[in-house]
Amino acid sequence: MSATKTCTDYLRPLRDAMDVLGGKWKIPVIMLLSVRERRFKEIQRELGVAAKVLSKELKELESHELVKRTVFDTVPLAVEYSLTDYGRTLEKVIGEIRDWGVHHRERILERV
Amino acid sequence: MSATKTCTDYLRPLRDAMDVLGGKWKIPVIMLLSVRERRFKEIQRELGVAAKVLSKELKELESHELVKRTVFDTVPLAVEYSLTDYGRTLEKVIGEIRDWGVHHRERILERV
DNA sequence: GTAACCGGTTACTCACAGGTTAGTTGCAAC
DNA sequence: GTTGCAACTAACCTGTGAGTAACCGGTTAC
Repeated sequence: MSATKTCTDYLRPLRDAMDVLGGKWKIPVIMLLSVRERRFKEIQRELGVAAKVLSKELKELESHELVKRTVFDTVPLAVEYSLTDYGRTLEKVIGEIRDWGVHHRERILERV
Repeated sequence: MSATKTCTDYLRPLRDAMDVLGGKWKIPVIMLLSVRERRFKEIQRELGVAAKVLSKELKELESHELVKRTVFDTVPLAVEYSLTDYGRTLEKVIGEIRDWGVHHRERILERV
């Protein structure tokens, strides 16, 4: 942290990232979609999240161009959510978080 | 994601990590402390966080052994917060988040 | 003697994230 | 003809994370 850069400057990218990833379900959703694309109900069932909340989270992810929403004109209509290429750039970040989580869990369990 | 592992199993480490890092100020605090150790008021001023909230966050970080609280028997007494070695294992994760934030900010600005 | 700094704590307030329940449209199965 | 699913939306409710303000004991500076 140089003298010319304030702490605020330094923390801003962190805030930016947290804004995009904020909310209880965004990271889990991205993780699910990084494995393969999914339909609305599928995500809902897997995560146990309320439809309203999931809908909101998906919209936010879409607005940041991390997730793509595709409507299939089938009967009954299907909607599929998938990660965009830009969304895929988050896989590394989320992978790191998850790796740390694995490490952390091991650490806690071995201290019993 | 194998057939024998449920999605819940897969997401658990992510949840573990998010539990530890949850709260508006934990990541910023760790980031500050990763540069160098700081005193209470110092952190408070730099982040603009309420004393009550900072106090709580620091206690939680301490309980997870990420941060060490050292009291100096000086006059007036000083309290210094620093990252533990375990806390340092988070630097990589937070670095990744920040890098992504930098990248994201650039992406947004170039689209104007 | 009084104002200010450090490292907090306590009490009060409040916005809002997230949850619950019900409803909608459009089709298909029983 | 009504029950059910997909993919939501609308209305309402609630817990709590976080902020504000006041205060504490100890200390030093003015």
